[in-house]
Amino acid sequence: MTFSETITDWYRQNKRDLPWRKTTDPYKIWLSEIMLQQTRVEQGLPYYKEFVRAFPTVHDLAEATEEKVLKMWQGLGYYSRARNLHYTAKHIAFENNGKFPDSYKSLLKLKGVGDYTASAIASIAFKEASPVVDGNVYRVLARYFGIDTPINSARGIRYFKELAQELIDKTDPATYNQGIMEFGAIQCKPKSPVCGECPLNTSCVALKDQLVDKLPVKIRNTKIRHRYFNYLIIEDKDHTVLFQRKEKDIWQHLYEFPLIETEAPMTEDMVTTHPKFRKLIGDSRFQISLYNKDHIVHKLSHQHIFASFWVVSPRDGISDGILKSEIKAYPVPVLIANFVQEYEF
DNA sequence: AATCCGGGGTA
DNA sequence: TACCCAGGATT
Repeated sequence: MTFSETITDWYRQNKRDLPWRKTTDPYKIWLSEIMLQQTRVEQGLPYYKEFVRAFPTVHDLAEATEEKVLKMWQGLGYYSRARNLHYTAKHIAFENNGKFPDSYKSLLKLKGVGDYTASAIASIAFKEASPVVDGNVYRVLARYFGIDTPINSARGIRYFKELAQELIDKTDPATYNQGIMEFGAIQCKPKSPVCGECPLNTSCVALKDQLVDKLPVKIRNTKIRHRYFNYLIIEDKDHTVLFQRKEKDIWQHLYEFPLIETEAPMTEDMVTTHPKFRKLIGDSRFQISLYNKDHIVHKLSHQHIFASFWVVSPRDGISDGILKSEIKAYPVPVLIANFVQEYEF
C-alpha cells in the first residue's frame, strides 16, 4: 500500500463523527475551516453548531450585525477571524449572489482565507486535488519522511507543500486531505504518538531513527510582553460604562470597561489622578475600591496581562453609560466576561 | 522574514 | 512550564 492509501484506509476506519463531514455545502465547509484555524476540534465544535443554527446560510450570516457575530465568537479567540468571516459573508451574499468561489486560486482571494483554508475548501467542497498543509500535516510528513527543515521557514513551507502535492490522492482529495489531518490529530499526535499500533510504523523514518519527539523542527521566539490593565468599573444603581476597542491591538472591536494601561502596577492615587480618570469622572465626588487584591493574570500566547479592577461609584451617577442588565449582550474578551460573571452587578 | 493576533488543552 | 492547535494578515 502506498502512503496515501494507508492514510485514507486508516481514515475510513478511525474518523470522528463531525457535523461538517456530513455536508459538502461550501458555506459550512468554509465556516468550519475558519473556526478551526489554530483551534482544536473540541473547542470549535460547539461554536460551529451554534453558528449553523443561528446562520443556516451565508445570507443569514451576511445580514447579521458584526456585534452579533463577535458575540457568538466570544471565547474562541483570534477575533479577526470573526470580522473577516462577516466581511466575506457579505461579499459572497451581496456581491457574488451567494455563490462561493469554486477553485483554490479564487478561494485564496477571500479575506481570511489563506493557503491552507483555500486548499481545504477546494478539496472538500469541490474535489480539487489541492493539498492541505496544516500543523498536523507538517508533523506527519516530517516524521514519516524524516524531514528536519523548519516548518515555519520559507524553505520548509515550500518544501512541505510540494511534497504534499506529490502525495495527494487525486481520485479522492477530500478524503485524503481530511485523513492526513485526522491521522495527525489522533494517531501521530505531538506528544505521546501511538507508534505501537500505527499502520505506518514499519516505514516511518522518525520511528526508525528515534526522532519522533524531535520532529517536526520549528523555529520559535518566546517573547512575551507584560501589560498592566487598570479597568474602571464605573457604576451607579443601574448603569455602568463600556467602550469598544478601536485600536489596532488585541481584542479589536470587542467591548471592555474604561481602561488605563500602564507599564507598571498603579496605586489608587495614581488611578484617581490619571487624566483619563479625571476625564471620565469630572468633578463629581466618588468612592473607589480595588476589587482584586492580587493581579488577575490573563495569559495570551504572546502577552501576559496583569489586570486590576477598580470599582468607582460617582456620587452624581452616570450620564452616558449602558444598562447593567444589558452588559451580557456585548461581545467582550474572556478576561472581562470572567469578571462580569464573578462580580454579578 | 518577523511579528502580531486568543484561549484552552496536554505532558 | 513549554508546546500545540484543521493559520492569516501585516509589517
